Amino acid sequence: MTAVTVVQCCAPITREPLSEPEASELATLLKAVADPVRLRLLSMIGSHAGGEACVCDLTGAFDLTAPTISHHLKILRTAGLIDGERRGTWVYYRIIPQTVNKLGALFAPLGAAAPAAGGPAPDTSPLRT
Amino acid sequence: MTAVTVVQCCAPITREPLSEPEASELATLLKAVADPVRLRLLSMIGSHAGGEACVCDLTGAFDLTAPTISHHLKILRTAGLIDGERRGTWVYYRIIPQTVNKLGALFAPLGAAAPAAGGPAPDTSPLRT
DNA sequence: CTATCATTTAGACGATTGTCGAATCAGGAG
DNA sequence: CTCCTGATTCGACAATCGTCTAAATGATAG
Repeated sequence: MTAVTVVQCCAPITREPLSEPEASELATLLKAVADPVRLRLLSMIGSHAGGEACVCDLTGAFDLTAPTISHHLKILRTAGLIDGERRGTWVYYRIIPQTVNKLGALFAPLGAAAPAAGGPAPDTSPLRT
Repeated sequence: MTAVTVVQCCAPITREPLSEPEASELATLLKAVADPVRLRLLSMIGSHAGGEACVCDLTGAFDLTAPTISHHLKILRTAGLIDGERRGTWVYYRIIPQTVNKLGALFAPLGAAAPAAGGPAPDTSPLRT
């Protein structure tokens, strides 16, 4: 699972018209992040110390039941935005930056140097602890 | 003179946890683009010669009725992603780059310095159809 | 006035979504 | 082994969404 296909999928959206398949694929990815809970989950995981967060830390921040949180995490996982790993009793999630960068490239201004996705990337993980 | 004030709404999503209001506002914006039709509309408008596209050009690219296209355009307009202007018989839409840049900044890699919104754009479009 | 382009409104329909409760799975602790 | 806790899966529910048809409205050209 979590097939990280680093495709050159996304020129900026203002560069050329998207084909139907491209648009459908990107819409699926965007639907995954177009939710307040999932957006917060993503940012909580991505900004957590060590680059990963335990589910037990996430659930407390919401007024939602555990199954609901699991549901949102699964959607993020299926979209290829996060990846989970079980260590002992707890499950830890971490961001898959390639997928997030796809979105960044899609909405990047035309003049941007697009530092990610197959280009002459100067640095992929600026913060690694 | 492109004296543009950069809308500094969003630190990258991996920088710090989003607050609930921030997440809700961004989710609303993301929902507007999380649809294949609207994604294609946005890219068709943004990549069209002159920076704007007539509705009459857009409708032909879809197997949808005119009210449905109008509906999607309205959602994009309400989200602040596009702006429409009537000239004679036809209505022309153009992208509002500040809003698109918000999304670009949200998913930008941490090391990337967001370039000025619409800054290096030399266009001042020659208004062609 | 008539014709055309685009939007709006209203209602309707199936599909998708977000949430919950209950059941289930996966590992420690005793 | 049996319990307990963390996390997921399953089944159901109301709410929202995308699309259509049909009709009405506004704006403009001829």
